[in-house]
Amino acid sequence: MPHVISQKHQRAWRSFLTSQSLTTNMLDSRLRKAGQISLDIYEVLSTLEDAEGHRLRMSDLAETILFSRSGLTRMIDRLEEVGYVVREPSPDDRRGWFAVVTPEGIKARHTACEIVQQGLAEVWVEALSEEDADKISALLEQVCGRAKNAAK
Amino acid sequence: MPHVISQKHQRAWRSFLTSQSLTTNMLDSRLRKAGQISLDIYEVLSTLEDAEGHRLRMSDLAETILFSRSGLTRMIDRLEEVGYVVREPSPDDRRGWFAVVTPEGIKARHTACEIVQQGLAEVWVEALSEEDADKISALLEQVCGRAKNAAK
DNA sequence: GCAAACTATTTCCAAATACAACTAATTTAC
DNA sequence: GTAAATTAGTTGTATTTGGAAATAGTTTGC
Repeated sequence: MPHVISQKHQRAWRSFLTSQSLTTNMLDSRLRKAGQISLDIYEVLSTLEDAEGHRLRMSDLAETILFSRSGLTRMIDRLEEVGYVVREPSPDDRRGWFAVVTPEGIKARHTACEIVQQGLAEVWVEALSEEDADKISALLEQVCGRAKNAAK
Repeated sequence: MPHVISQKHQRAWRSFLTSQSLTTNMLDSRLRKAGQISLDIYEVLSTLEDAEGHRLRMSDLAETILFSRSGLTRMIDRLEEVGYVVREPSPDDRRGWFAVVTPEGIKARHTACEIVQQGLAEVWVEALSEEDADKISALLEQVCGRAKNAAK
């Protein structure tokens, strides 16, 4: 058995996977119990809300939230049905569409935000100092860069 | 908009989600391209391999890898079909079953291990020193504890 | 010792997923 | 200027999923 990576790195990877699942499951189940949007939808709406003009091209949105394109198509279908998002054609490129958050979408995200932030505060903020958070961000952004390259 | 958690913590959470997805997608797609087991299966087989007697009760396994029970039932069905796992009844409790890795399962995991460790080495080991890894493990294990409690 | 409450696992069902094939528009090359 | 290659997005299909109901076995209370 080749030990390319150290025990310490193995352990870090494991705690990373586990803490991620536990945290997102917790957030998701609280949202569900409160009858609110799922965490996935929360991500979509937040991303759109942060974007210039509250809109993003389908492919850019998919890339940002790391969704498959077909997955995003159908996610946006569902969000359009409930009125949280609308599609608008791109003026530049007639193949392209923007997904745009509506005011209802913003409101729904905003309501859910309380639960999400509360949950993160309990689990994350208590465990990590500001400096820890800062350091981890820097490290993990490195990891992101490497992972993107490694993906070819 | 309530700012329960700081910008730094927000950023840490975001980089955390992103680095996780990018890394697991990378590992999974390399495994797929090499015609090997998926990362999920890798987790199952590793967990069983590490366990006493290469076996674990269905519910314990589900809890360890954070799978739903129905999901695990079907995962083990599939693994049994390809001969990587067998089910054995619990001698103590006639409701209970053990999932047991077979030698073929161990071999398949072992082969995949090269790709997984190689991928992690590129992305993870390069970005994190041993001390970083150590520190992160400690912090994230705290997060795990808190998330378990917070889940109720 | 037996009914009620509980636990382990599976099955049912309705969603959600990913990949590949498809349609339509744009860019490139000559 | 047009055929070939590329890109944006959607649809088709087969697989996977998670929750709730169902099944079978165990423990508790009296």
